[in-house]
Amino acid sequence: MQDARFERVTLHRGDLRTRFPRRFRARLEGCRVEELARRAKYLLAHLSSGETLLMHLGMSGSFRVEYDGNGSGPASDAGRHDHVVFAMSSHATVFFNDPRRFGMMDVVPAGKLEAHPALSRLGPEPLSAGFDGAALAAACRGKKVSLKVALMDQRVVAGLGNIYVSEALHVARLSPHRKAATIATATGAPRDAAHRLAAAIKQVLEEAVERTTGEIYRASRFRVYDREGERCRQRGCAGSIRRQTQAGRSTFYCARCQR
DNA sequence: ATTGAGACCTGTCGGC
DNA sequence: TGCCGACAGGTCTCAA
Repeated sequence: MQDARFERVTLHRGDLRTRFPRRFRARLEGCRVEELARRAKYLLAHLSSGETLLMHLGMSGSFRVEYDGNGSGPASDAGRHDHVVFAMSSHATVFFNDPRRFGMMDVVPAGKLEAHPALSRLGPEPLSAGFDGAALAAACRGKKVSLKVALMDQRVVAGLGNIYVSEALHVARLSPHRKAATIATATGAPRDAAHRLAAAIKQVLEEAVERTTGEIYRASRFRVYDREGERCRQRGCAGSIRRQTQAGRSTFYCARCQR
């Protein structure tokens, strides 16, 4: 998609989680994609017009790219749940498929990106240098919610979802039920737990990126996620993985090694 | 302001 | 096989 132009944009329905912005097609067609980027769970395509195409996959969204050798049309017809089709000047056709329609797309004018409601309140990027135990402790200071719920809050740290919150808490050996505020001291200084947790978040995300970009794809082997009843994999721990609901979402953890 | 509950959608899976 | 409820990796809104 990068460096190619949008030649033809086709919408197969008018809404995902939100409605498409007005003049969606017109604002994309003819524009070149200058750069692809990401912020939290949002994908950004910076356009030659100065606007930015903002996209979110929701829970069930995906892109599929098909190539067409002679440029005479889309590689195939849009299938079920292919809500948006981008025909690119590179002869690639990009299909946005989203059965559940929890995804979203918007086009944001130049200079308005940081102020966009989806982005304006996001916390730090977990893989950035600015995110560390001190930053995490500061964000959790005074929070009465559990650590699990705090890490799901995109204002605390941006881009963690239900799976990697459970994974990170397991690596850090911290209970998901523990109050978020307990990883900071009364003065706000980080405790050891805050450093461990920040490092664990970076570790599980880096591993996840490696798994998905690398050639070696093993059937998803999470430490705790979706492993209810199975053995804990922490070295020397004889516990088994439990599942509990927190704020309406499943949390997986080992009650033995996570405190 | 913070927090928990419910809503938004459709698909899949396990149990009967 | 068919039906039904539970559940799914996210975010928003609303009420307490």
